[in-house]
Amino acid sequence: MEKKIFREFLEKKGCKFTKERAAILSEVFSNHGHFDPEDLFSKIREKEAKASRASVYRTLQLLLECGLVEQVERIDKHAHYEHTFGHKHHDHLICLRCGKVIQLFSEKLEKLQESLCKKENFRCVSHTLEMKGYCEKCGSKGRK
Amino acid sequence: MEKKIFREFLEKKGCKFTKERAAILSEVFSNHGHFDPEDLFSKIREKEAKASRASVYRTLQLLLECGLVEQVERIDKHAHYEHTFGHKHHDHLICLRCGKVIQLFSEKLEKLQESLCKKENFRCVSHTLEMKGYCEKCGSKGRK
DNA sequence: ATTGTAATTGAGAATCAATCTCAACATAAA
DNA sequence: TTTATGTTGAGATTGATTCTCAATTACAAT
Repeated sequence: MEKKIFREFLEKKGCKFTKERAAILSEVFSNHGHFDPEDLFSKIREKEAKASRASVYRTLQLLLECGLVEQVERIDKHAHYEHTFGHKHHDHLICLRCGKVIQLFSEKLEKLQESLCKKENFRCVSHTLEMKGYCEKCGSKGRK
Repeated sequence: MEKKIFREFLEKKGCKFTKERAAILSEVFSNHGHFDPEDLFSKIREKEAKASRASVYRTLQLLLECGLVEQVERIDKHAHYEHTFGHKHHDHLICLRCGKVIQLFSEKLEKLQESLCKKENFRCVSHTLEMKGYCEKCGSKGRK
């Protein structure tokens, strides 16, 4: 399914659906957590189907472009991603102590955001809400 | 005022309020836009009061820790900051075409976020809402 | 003032994610 | 098959950020 979407996107763009891109796509959709490019690269390296680091970065860019993947805010400083096809948009609560990420969705929140954009005549194409703090388990233990 | 806060924070931490830190602090509060470490460094370099790049980065870290400065989401990939003392919290609309940043505050939104955190027993210490899209001027012109 | 000591500084080196280069390779249409 | 165009990977490059460490400074105690 995501394969079809990606293939069509590439076609429309005059690009090719190569085996490297296929391998990267399938790895991206092979599980549901967040990942970073280096993760992705090394997981791909372990399999028969290989791709270079450069291709991983390039393909990630394409996946962002066609909306199959979104960039997620970072606890540390490098980029994190998650695939989004088949998932509803959601926001994140990020625990500063244990790194746990809680996903969250609120229809009310989405609506409110929309209306705020409208007020500014801003055409929103994506948004990120990230709340950092302490999760239930870590909450009582205070700060880092 | 922010000077007092910073000084007390440093003291509590067993650190010193040096002239370099003072220079950096005052530069950070000398105007109200976003900035990045390199900006800050070069502006400081132009003045009599100097500080090294290393000190800029180190001091920025301290300013984050004590809450005088917040990290803002990035359009490109490097870190941006803004000082926050004396400002209400606000969110950002970021134009993907011209880079314009519109600040935004909604009491309703804040309240809603709070209640979502409470539902998850999450103690939120900071949050960032960033909506990316096209501003009024750029909106009609479509995508990059 | 002087001294002791622990924090701080700056210049440049080091790190590290991300991007770029470019020659060799694939793919599809003519 | 030829041609044109897109793609690949290894390694080099970039560029922001962090680290190193000897020299310096601030501050409290003499």
